[in-house]
Amino acid sequence: MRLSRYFMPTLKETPSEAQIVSHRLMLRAGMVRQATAGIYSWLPLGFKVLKKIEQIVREEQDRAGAHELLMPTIQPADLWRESGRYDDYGKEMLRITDRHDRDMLFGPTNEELITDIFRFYVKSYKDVPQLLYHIQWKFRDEVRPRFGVMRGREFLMKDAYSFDIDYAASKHSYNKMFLAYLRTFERMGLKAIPMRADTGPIGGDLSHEFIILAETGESQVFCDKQWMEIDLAGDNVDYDSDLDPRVTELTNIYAATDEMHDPAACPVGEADLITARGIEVGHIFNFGTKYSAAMKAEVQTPDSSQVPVMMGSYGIGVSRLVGGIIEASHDDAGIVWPDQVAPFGAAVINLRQGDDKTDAACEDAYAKLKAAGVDPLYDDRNERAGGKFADMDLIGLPWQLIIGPRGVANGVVELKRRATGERQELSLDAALQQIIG
RNA sequence: CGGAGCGUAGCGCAGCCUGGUAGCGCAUCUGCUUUGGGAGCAGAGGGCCGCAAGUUCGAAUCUUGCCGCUCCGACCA
Repeated sequence: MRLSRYFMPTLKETPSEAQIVSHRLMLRAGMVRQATAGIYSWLPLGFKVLKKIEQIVREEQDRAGAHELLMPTIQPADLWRESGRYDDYGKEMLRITDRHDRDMLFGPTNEELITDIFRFYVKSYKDVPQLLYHIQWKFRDEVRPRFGVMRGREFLMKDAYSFDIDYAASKHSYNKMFLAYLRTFERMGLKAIPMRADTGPIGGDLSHEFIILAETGESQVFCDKQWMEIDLAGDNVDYDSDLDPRVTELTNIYAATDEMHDPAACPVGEADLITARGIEVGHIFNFGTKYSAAMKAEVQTPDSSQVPVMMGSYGIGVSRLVGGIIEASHDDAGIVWPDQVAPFGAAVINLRQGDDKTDAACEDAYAKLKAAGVDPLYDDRNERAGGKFADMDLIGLPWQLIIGPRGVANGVVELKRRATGERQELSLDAALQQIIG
């Protein structure tokens, strides 16, 4: 992409409404624009990151054997009356009336809809397990939306739902999601720690929150310092194998949210206990028959009896992750995107737009990066070097290929790694080699 | 939902106390000079001073109501 033709309205100054660093940087980098409290438009740069995160989530869900579908944002109230949540959900649910005076709502989550889909089609134990997910906008009319996309009212969430014949099978589905989540967050360059969590209004007895540690996190969390050293990268899961040993191994390392942490009963000594702030980026629940019983989602067993299916639900805050990743990865100059979610793979910075030789060298580099599939952003604006450096540091692409007349005369370019600030002067080919890896 | 604060140009702000026809920096546009870490000079455009009512000869400024946004706390992907 040529920056001169792109829509990337960066700001030099921070709008006053933004308090936390991710919100400030997202506004300054021109990633989002607030429409009203807790509701955002995603501008091209932000949208690209959102889509990258979404894609990683999708790939890992698919790998775990979940099937993607898409449910609507607007739902009929009747389904929620069946489950009993129409009244329970309270003011957080945005209620709408259509022209025929029918009660509708903007979905805050999708247990009811998915259960309705499941029960309509699935009647036999032979047709479970099922693991279905979608990535769709949700609306929760938060009392106090804040922190930009970290706590918006409208947000993009991946929510998966499992349907199993008995507890053992549903635990296996739970384990799949547990390990899939670790892989998912690891791929985004995040350390997300699964913590024992309260099941809250969704119900059930087995639940973990996946939390990334950040100073601006909303909740207090506690974990064994082992979590800091543990490497989850190597987890190449065979989802059809028995997952319990690995999950047990991990859940035995202490980690709990504030509500679940009892200092008196904590097995970890004070010296080994990390107390920190955390951001919840995922939450998984095994809640048994709460919805299937209420909504009669039953299957027939081999002995011809009818049993409600055991269910679980599994959420990842996709839009929240955009902010979460920035919270976890930034410096004074701006965002430092992990390679996997960066909106562009590399920047080409032309230090002297209009200088024939420099322009030619930049075009050459740009074409080669494009051909290599790097998806480069070429800063071909007629701006001064300082402004270009500042903007590129702000938007935090992993690599900056800096090309100016001085280097061109010597046959070298400068390659800067955003994360470390390390710079090298080398030939274009050598630089391309490093970027392409 | 309890407590607090703020609405003046795209962004950051001053002016308000003590009423007199709206200002600064950045950004934008034009021209010239510049060009390796947010340039200089000269000129220009851009405002129902959140909305409404009131007080007053006169309201950004005082009063009241409303709306919006933000922050702290209790609750949530």
